[in-house]
Parts: sequence; structure tokens; C-alpha cells
Amino acid sequence: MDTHRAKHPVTRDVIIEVLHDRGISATPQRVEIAAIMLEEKQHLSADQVLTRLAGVEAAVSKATVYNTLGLFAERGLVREVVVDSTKVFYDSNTTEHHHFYNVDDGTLIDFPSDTIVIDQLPAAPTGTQTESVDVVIRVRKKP
Amino acid sequence: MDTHRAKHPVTRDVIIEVLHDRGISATPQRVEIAAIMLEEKQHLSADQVLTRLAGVEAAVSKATVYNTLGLFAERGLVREVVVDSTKVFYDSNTTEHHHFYNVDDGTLIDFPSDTIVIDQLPAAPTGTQTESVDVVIRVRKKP
DNA sequence: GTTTATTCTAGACAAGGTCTAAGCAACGCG
DNA sequence: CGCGTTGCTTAGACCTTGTCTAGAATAAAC
Repeated sequence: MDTHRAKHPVTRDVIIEVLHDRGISATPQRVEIAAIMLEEKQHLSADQVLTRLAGVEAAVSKATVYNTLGLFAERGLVREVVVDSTKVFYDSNTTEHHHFYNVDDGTLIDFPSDTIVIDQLPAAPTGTQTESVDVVIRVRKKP
Repeated sequence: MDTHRAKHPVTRDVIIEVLHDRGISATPQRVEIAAIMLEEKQHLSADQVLTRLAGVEAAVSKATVYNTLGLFAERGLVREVVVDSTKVFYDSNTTEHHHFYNVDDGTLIDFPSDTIVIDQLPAAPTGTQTESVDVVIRVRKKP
């Protein structure tokens, strides 16, 4: 039994399988990006992913990082989180949950959706359908 | 009884008073920006405010629009709404409420906070205090 | 193995927003 | 009144995030 799965829980083979399951062809660049995202549950901006790719053998360009993260989000492999008007975060935790956003240092912390109870959700405007319900609790350092 | 208050409900004198109440000195530029924002309950981006200022006698620069909207938000005259990673909206409705965000056309629609019932709000991470709870229901055109 | 479609790349570009240095206006004070 | 101090506004340079383009490289299909 493998007890050392904290940092690299997902082998390349498994990643390729996951990508194929979502109908994404597994190019070396996509595998690298998926390896970073799926390494653990985390929130990374495109820029942070780009930085982490620096140490990796397969070179990946900026355009590819943006395209790939967008593709992953579209296929449900990661989730886009909009809490900061200057950048998008990609969340590798795809289970239903919401976020604390620390406005002081820009960090995101998950909280499971069953720790909040939302009743009486208002109906979507006519002609539209609900895509997601996002709850963001903005917090700041206690003075 | 005045029944024609839809478009210009707030006179300059009233605006100046409102600004002073918040500890904001009333410069001509700030009064113009406040006049636009407080004209009615609405969601405007800095860019939209800048465009509307074009027809106004007092010239207002881009930097001042950004500074002023930031100041207004800080003093609670308007509220920042982050739903789109490319820009910030400023909401002149400061009563407690949440938003539908139409991802197709980028429009925001308010819904009062009492049409949603949130129970069991999780406690803020230690060392932090809750600043706001923002609920965004993302909707898209029904297919 | 050649053709065809997809993907990747560098770098130019766009949009939102911030920063800087200078100018200007109002205030306080002798 | 003259004058410094403080705060506000300005134009435009600048920065950052993200998109676009045209072509090169892969991969897939036959």
C-alpha cells in the first residue's frame, strides 16, 4: 500500500486516462499541466501554473497554459473561481464547495457546501437557467 | 408630491451632503461621479462611468474615476461587485442583496437577501473576520 | 508514407487598472 | 495679504492578465 502519495498521487498513466475520460487528447503539455493541477487540491492562477512549469522538461508556452486551463474547466476537470478582478483561479477540487477569500493576502480556503444551508433559492430570470451558485465569504485579518 | 424622480432624484446639494456625511470632501469631479452613480440603482464599471462623464462640463480623468470609485466603495457609498474577472462593477444599491450574473451578456440583476436563506454559516478561519458574504448565481440563456 | 487535422509556439496585441511627476486649488497661519 | 502645506486632479507611461495570429510541429487518418 502506497503511503507516500501526498505530492505525486497521480502517475502519468493515470493522468492520460483521466484526460481521455473527458475527451481530451493527452499531449505532453496537457499532461504536465494536469500533473500540476491534480497533484493536490489547490487554487492556482494561470500565472502560477506557468511558473511551476519552468522546472519541467516539456516546454509549455503561455498561450497553451491559458488554452489548456480553459479546456480543463470546460470539461469539468477543474473549476474556475472568480473572486479577484485581476485574475482567475483554477480549483482542482471539483466537489461541491464554496470559498473563503482572504482579501489581505489573496488566499482561498474551501469550505464544503454542506456547512452552509441555502434555502429558498430565488428562481432564475425568465429565459435563463442556473449554471452555478457561488458563495464567497470575504474575510480579512482581525485588527 | 414629486412623481418625476426617476432620472435625477438627487440634486447637487444633496450629493454634497451625502459625501460630507461619509467624510468625503466634495470636489466637482466627485460630485459628477456621485451624480451618475446615485441617479438610480445600477451596476456600472469604471469604464462605463468614464464614458458617461464625457457629456459633463467638468472634465474627469481616468485616474480620478478609478480613485473616486475606490474611495466611494471604501466609504460605503457604493459596493464593489466581483463577478467577471476582467472588470469590477460598482453597485449603487447598498442594501443587503445578492446577484444573478448572466454569463452570456454580462448583465447583473439584484435579488434581495431575504429571498435566500443561509443557515449555519461556517466560522471564518482563525485570525480573520468576515467582511461580506457574496452569493452569485450564474445563469445563462436557456437553450 | 503522405495527407489532413489538431496542437503548440513566440510574440504582437488588447483591456483594465495603477503609478508617477507635475500642476493646481483650498486651507491655515503669521 | 503672502505663503507654505496638504490634498486632489491630470496626462500619459506603465504593468498585468489574458487573447490573437500566423506559422511550425505533432499526431491522426488513410
